Amino acid sequence: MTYRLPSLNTLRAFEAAARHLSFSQAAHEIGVTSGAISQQVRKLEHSLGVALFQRLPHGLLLTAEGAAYLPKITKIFEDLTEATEEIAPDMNGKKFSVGVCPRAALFLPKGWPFGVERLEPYVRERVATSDPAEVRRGAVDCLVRLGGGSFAQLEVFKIASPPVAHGSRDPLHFLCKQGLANCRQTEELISNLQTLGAANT
Amino acid sequence: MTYRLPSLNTLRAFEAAARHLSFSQAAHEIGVTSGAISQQVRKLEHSLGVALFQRLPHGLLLTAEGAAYLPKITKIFEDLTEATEEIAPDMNGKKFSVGVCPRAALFLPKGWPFGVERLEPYVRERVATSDPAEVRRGAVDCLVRLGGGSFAQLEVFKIASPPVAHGSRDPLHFLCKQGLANCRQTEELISNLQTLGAANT
DNA sequence: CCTCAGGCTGAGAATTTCTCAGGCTCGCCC
DNA sequence: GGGCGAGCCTGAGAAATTCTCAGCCTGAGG
Repeated sequence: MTYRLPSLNTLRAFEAAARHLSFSQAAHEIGVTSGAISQQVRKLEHSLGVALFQRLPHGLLLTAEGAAYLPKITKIFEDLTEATEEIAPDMNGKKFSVGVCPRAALFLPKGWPFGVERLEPYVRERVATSDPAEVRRGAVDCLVRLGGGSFAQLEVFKIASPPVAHGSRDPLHFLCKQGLANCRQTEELISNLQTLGAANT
Repeated sequence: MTYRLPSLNTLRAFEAAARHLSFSQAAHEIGVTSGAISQQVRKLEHSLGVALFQRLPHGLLLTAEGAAYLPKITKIFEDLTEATEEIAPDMNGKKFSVGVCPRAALFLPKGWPFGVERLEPYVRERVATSDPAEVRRGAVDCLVRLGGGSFAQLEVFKIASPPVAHGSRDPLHFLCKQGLANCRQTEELISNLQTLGAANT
């Protein structure tokens, strides 16, 4: 049972690119540059020995092989998502619902995380709340609030260089369920918060 | 359609480990060390927020989640293999059929590639042939022969430091279909040949 | 009590992947 | 026809991930 598979990460690049028929949109969805997508797709094509896209000066076309491959790969990702959700409910959903405590909102750009281009692909909605229980219940995937501490079942990240200037006593914190701590989504949100914090000093 | 998936490569480690109920056997199948498998599985478990294995001092047990996950992941890999084979016939099969030209065999360990532990997981059979057309036809996946050159549709690797001592005029070469050039199987075979060549001088 | 199998870990090496900057082509618009 | 802009490409170097290696720990079996 030794599988001979293409590199799995290249498939993700292919799937997104084929769905959008655009490397740059795929890059936006996945959160990398279009150069990265370009390289991944090229690598996949080379390892399969088959061209998947026809490159036009202004966009892409799927080749016959690419068109045949896409729905199957999409299906596989859906199956995988489903199988994963069954055993790891913390991984549910595809975009985050982000809770923002109103007091914390004062220190964030208006509407955050909406309006931050890099974050948009990961965000479904923004909810006003400061209650960690909402995260536990799954009402939101993560939460930005003033003040940290330790919460059962939750992962807590303190935001470095928080905006303490405006008279707030507690630094910004980011909470999420443990299973979400390693997602790209989480990482993007946290790193954006760090950046904002640093810029705010 | 932003999927939230576990890192795909960690799934491969999990799938093999769960099938064998052993990190070291999984490592052998995939061609890495058991430490690598251990790290990958740990990473997967952490990102899912769920334990997949129960570590016993002398082996592994699947947890309920792991047991539920395994057949689905296995199925996904099978689907992927199948989908890939349809559009990229060069990727067919799971183990290689290796052609060895009898003259080249003189410079290789008896029975090669059998007997070389690192290669075994990748090899289905060994066939005596020196005809590149056999590779094109798919009768064998790759071919070791004396003498290189350029062959349509085939990728040719010259083996460095070939054993020229024994009165042969042509250095060893390794041929395979283009789609196979990047597989781990191919790379293992080539790198082993290189090693042999180097040792032989 | 000794040895062996098998999993674990941390450090550092090796490899892969990503970003960045600059290039090219084509379609569009004035 | 000249100037833009969108979109893909590439190479070099940076960043991140993954792998190996060496040594540890535990429990089974002789």
